[in-house]
Amino acid sequence: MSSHATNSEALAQKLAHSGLRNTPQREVVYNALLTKRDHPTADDVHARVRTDLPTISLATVYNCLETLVQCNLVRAVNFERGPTRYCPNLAPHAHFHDEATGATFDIDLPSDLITKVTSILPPGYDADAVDIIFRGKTTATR
Amino acid sequence: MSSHATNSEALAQKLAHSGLRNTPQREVVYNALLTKRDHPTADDVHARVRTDLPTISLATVYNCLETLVQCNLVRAVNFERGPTRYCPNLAPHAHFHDEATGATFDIDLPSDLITKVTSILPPGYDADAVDIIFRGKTTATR
DNA sequence: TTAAGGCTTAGAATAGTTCTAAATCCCACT
DNA sequence: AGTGGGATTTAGAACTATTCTAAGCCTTAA
Repeated sequence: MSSHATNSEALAQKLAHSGLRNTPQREVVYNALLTKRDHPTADDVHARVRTDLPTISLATVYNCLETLVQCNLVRAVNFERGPTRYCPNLAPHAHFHDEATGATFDIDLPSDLITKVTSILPPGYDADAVDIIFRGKTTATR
Repeated sequence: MSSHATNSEALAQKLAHSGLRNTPQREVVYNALLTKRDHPTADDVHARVRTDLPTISLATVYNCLETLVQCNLVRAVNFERGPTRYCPNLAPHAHFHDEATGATFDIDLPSDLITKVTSILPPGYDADAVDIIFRGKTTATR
């Protein structure tokens, strides 16, 4: 069994759980994210999936991405102005945004750090999620 | 000496430092942010400054906000999709975004927490800035 | 096998932001 | 005081990202 198949299963299952159907469009969009984990925009994804499914429309790509976000299979991320980017990494992680190249890297977040960060919230503030975004440069040694 | 005057001074000084001129437009835009510290969009700011300067254009508001960001007098913040918001709070702080109301609150960040968060970066990652955004609900007791 | 509803599609519409070109302002130098 | 030049502002056009609309298609369940 390839990991491709496994991913399809996971997708089908999560979709079913929300009462949604699995479709070829949703599959290729999800696979496009898993295959190249570089935080693409909806437009990037559209360009990539066209080779598999030449007639897929940009609106459908937006719909599929939104669906995947709703099913918690994908995270939407917004760095500064500009298009929303999508990330299939479900592990808790921060993002590092290289200002020179525009590249984005995932940085694993230890769970105790998340706890510590969340603990600064005064009473009455109840956070569902925390996004941490670093901006800066990466040096050659990375 | 009013705090208004003090702010103008600070503005004039920072602008001069970057070789830029102080203008009525830049002053009213900056004051609009200081007066009501609620993370307005460019459009919000435009609406507010029109009472002081009825002929100011939206393009100028965008220009002024960008200038203020360049001079480090204001921070630009992006929550999810949607317009950029502006924040005159220069102290290190996180943002809490109330998903029910859309309201945004500043949360002070102790400097040791910033250190701790930044320390998770692997070697080769050099961060200039960290943005921390909480999403969730605020309860009545706040 | 058919009806109902979910999904996809192309294209129009909208929202936010940036661009362009012309007008205006302000400072430095005469 | 007068002038040239660069910085700034302006209105509107242009552009980009996203959502909406309406039509058709596909699938599932009766």
